This record gives sequence, structure tokens and C-alpha cells, in this order.
Amino acid sequence: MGEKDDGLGLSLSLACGQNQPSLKLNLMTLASPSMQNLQQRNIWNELFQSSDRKLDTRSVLGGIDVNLAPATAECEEEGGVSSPNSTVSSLSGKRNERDPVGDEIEAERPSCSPSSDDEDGGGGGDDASRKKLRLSKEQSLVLEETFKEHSTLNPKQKSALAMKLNLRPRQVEVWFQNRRARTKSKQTEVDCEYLKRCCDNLTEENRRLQKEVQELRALKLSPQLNMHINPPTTLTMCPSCERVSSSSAASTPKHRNLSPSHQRPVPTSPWAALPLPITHRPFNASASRS
DNA sequence: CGGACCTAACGCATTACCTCA
DNA sequence: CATGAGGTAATGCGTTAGGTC
Repeated sequence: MGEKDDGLGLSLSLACGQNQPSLKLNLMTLASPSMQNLQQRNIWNELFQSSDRKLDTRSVLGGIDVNLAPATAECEEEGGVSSPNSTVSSLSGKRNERDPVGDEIEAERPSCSPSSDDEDGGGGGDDASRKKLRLSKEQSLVLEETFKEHSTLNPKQKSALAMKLNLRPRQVEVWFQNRRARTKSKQTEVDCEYLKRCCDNLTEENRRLQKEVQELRALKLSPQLNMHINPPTTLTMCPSCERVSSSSAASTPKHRNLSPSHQRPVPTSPWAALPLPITHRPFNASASRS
């Protein structure tokens, strides 16, 4: 896991060829940067208050319309979702402050699904084990809100959230993994779009410059014309600031024709010509199908 | 102290299922 | 009703990092 998105941000390094500067886009405004949304805050607070005191699932569950709560749904839907790893506990407190809460909770839960029997991976119990549970709107919403706050969860958060939503921690974990993947691919799409624009702009700039070169060459080859005809444009570089201004070739240099603003500064970086900043529109994955 | 081994978490690619047009 | 496409939950595998011996 070389690059880790620190909390809210995704960063993507894009090296555009050997001579191009490596473009490091610090992207991701997808997740709301601050606790602007009261609802989110409430969700989060609730999550942790409740996770600190061993919460009672049903009470916390409150109004959530659990469409297929594992405790019930999986029972009736025999051979529910298999989660080979869900029973593997993370008791050893590694990485971020890990704690056993989650898996204890999980162990406490009424588990009538086969997920509790296949503790070794390998796909669990063949076919029936891969029934898919569609998360309810409310569950998705809460997960989404939580994701906006934290794109990753520590075990405590995971179990609390799982408790709240009446899902298995493994399901929450999977949801977050998939969500991160979705975010990333969406972001990649945006970046590709941006880079395409970069490319277009550079191509255009290149075309223009080549045209200018041709014009200059033409001028050089026929100096006599210079006396009578003003070329379309010539470039004069200011030695001090290294900016180039377009001016008439008939006029003499020495800054005379360089306006204070230097008229047309040539960007030192190809990226400077681009319309910045790019706006990273947040996308709503859950809204994709409504 | 450094290396081998174990374990857990994560990312990523893929699969399998579900829904909808 | 059948079907294909798109979305997404779930799985498998590889990698990484922390802990232990």
C-alpha cells in the first residue's frame, strides 16, 4: 500500500512521459472536507458513543429499515452471504489501534448463516454461499455518509457501523473497499479527462508555435521584405525576465515595444496554459441508480 | 540487531448475482 | 418472458506492515 489516501484525499501521480513533469494531482474533494453536514456528524457521533458503550443493536438500529438484517434475513434466506474472513478475528491489535470489539460483537450476534461455518477462505460453500444481499437505501445512505467522513475504518468503527446497520463487519469492510475502488476509478476518469485536455492544449500550442517558427523562417529568408512588409508577428524576448512579447519586426527591440505587461508571456510550464484548477465534482455513487 | 515466520488489513482484479430497460 | 447491460456485493490473491521468536 504505497500511497495511502490520508483520510479524505486521494492522490494520483501521473508521469506524462519522460520529459514531462510528473503531475501529482492532489485530488479528491469527493469526500466532504469538513464536518459540514450535521447529519454526518450526528451519524458519526452516534456511532462512537454507541460503540463505546456496548450498544444494543436493536435500539441503535432505530428507524433504519433493515431490509435483510443478517440476524433474520439470512436465516430465512438460507445460505446467506458467505464471508470467509468475517470470522477471522483481528484480535492482535495491529496497525491502527485495533481492538477486538468488532469480532466479539460479531461472535455475539445471532449467526444462523453459513458464513459462520466456513472460516477458511476458498470461496466457502460453493454456490449457495454467494447469495447477494442488496443493501437497503438507509444502509447505503449511512455507509455513504460515513464514507464521506472517513474513507477507511478502524475495527472499532467498522463494528460500530456494522452494529448500527445490522450488518456483519465483513460486509461493512467490503462495502468500504468497493466504495474506495469506485471512488478511485471515478477519479481516474476525471484525471484522464483532464490529461486529455492537457494534451489538446499542448497540441494546439505546438501548432501555433510551429506556425510562428515558419513565419520567422520566412522572414529570415527574405530580409528585403522586411523593409516593406510587416510580418504578422515576431517574438522578442526580454533578457531580464525571459518573457516574450509579440511585436512588429520593423520596430527595434530594446524593450521599446515591450509593454509593461509584456503582452504575451510564454508560460514556462506547459501546464500553466491549462485552465486550472480542475474541478473535481463529487459524485454520488448511490445516486447512480435511484 | 536482523531475519524468518505469522497474521491482519488493504488494494485490485474478477466473479457472481441482481435489477432494469 | 427472455435477454443483455450495468451496478455492486462478494471472493481470491498478492502485497504490506506490525508483532513475535
